[in-house]
Amino acid sequence: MFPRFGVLFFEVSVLKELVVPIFENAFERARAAGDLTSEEMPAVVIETPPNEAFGDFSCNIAMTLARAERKAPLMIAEQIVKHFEAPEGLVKDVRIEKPGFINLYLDGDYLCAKLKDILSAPDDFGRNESGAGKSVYLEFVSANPTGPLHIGHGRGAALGDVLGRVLEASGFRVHREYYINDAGNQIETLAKSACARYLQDVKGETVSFPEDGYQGEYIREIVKSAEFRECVGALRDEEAFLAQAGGIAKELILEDIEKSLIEFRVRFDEWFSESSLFSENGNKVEEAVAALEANEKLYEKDGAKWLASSAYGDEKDRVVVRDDGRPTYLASDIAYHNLKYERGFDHYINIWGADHHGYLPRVRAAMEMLGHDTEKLDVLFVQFVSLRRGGEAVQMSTRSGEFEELSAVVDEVGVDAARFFFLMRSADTALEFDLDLAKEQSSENPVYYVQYAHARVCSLFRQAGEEDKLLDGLNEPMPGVLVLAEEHQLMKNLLEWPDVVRTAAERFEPHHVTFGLIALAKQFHAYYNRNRILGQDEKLTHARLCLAKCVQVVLKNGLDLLGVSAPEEM
RNA sequence: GCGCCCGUAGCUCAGCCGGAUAGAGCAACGGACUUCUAAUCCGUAGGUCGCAGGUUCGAAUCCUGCCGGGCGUACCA
Repeated sequence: MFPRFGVLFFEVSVLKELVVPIFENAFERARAAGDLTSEEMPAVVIETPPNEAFGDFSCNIAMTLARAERKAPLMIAEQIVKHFEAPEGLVKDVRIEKPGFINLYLDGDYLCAKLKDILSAPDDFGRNESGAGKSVYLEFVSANPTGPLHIGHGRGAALGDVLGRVLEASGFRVHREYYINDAGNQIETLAKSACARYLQDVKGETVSFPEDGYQGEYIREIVKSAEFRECVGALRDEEAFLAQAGGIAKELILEDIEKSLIEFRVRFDEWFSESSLFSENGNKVEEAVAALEANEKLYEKDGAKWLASSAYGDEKDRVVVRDDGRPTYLASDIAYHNLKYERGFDHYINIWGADHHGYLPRVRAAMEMLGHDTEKLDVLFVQFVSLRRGGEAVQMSTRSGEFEELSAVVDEVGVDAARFFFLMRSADTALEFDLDLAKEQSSENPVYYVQYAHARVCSLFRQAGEEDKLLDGLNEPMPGVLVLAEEHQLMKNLLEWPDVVRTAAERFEPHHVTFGLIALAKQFHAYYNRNRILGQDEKLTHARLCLAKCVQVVLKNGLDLLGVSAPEEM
């Protein structure tokens, strides 16, 4: 039906990308033939129709052209379709539908042959080149080293970690970093808190606890630890004591944080210390302040140095150096981001809790003042997490909340469920984390649902392996056998997997991977229940095993991206 | 007051860089295991997409204004 097309079609990993040039070329030809008069071609948008009856892909180009062409969309559609040429064997049918959609029906045998993309290099399937050659500096978690990670940090950790994996799968080079706020007030507060607990619990003295101190139980444990007592024991001088106590408490807490993260399968390339900004290779904070001063972006008022950020989109100006000469946290952050920019990455992504959103404009303002491209700086704000148990909200108090600790939740529901649940919502939505559901080993639990689909395929192959020849040549799907509508959909969705990964990377939205996996698992479970794979005639069983293999590959790769295990039996 | 996020089925949420009849899971109800794992599947029911305007051939999606919820609004981080 369609003659071989003259222009080379490259092997593209993303199915949709095969389709775009068909429309682009048809548009050009229609224009060359005088059927269309528009100067500029609108961006070709390919979507998946809401209904199978409308085909595999649809394009709205005829409707977007209607105004410029001053013609009815249906007529434009016809003129485009008239000049349609597609790669050999790809398209089975083209139909024009009501308002002006052009719908493509792909050839099942083409899809079947394309499964080779999956089978020939299974580990790489899903990878795409949308970020090839670009680099991302990804900073996440960065919880203050003043206490253990809580569940909100866990969400940020999962989000950042999976975003990193998704970006890497899309060709980006990713640098993962944890910024340690180990300078400033909070360490002093930590020191005072530890000091008070030490005197209370270890020395048995009656002292008052600092008003804004960290009340958590973990401080008591730190203070009792051998490391702490060794480090601090002999000191009499209060100042020296506080300095030592703060330092060792921070170290112990950081060790705990790192341990929790490793247990949670999250790793960093670099742990960047805020205090190193002041001491390594000169004082970077002073340098950044000086640079801003040189640009005349600072002024003095009430003895403090203020950043004139209100002229750069911030609500008001901000203090950078206090009246007593100590820099604020913002000063550190300016220096820190300035250093990031000096490393020359293409994108800088920070993941912050939603409660920090008001902080972004001032950082952005400072970067602009220093001449950096603020377009390259993206901050993802992750909304809060609340816990639910027995159908009721778990009350979380910062004072004595044991439940909200990440490690406690991970211990209770497991790493797989915790990670999966954190990624079942878009970052913008407050997450209600149902502990009972996460623990449940049933179909109601989406983690098990997806993992079970994988285990099912594995079981199928164990069964098939008992017959010698059955597993031979599974990298060569046979055409002409996978003719069911559900097989067509399954093949198409499998082949679209790289597009899911790409979307997640482009939008910085890892949850698309989670939803994609659930959808695929659902599709496979339904297919499996309706159709037998083993024991059919030789060709059919072979083809269906190929298909099952592809399902296995995509589920495995997707779960890998989420950092969730893909069990072979359950 | 101002700023950011959210408001979609009873509940939890997708869809939101405009498209076709608004989806899924759970809960409710009814079915499917001598057959590749029933941790599964099939079916039924369930909706003024917070409200009101505007832009458009076309709006859950974009704009404006309201209402409701969360968060923020430090010389804390």
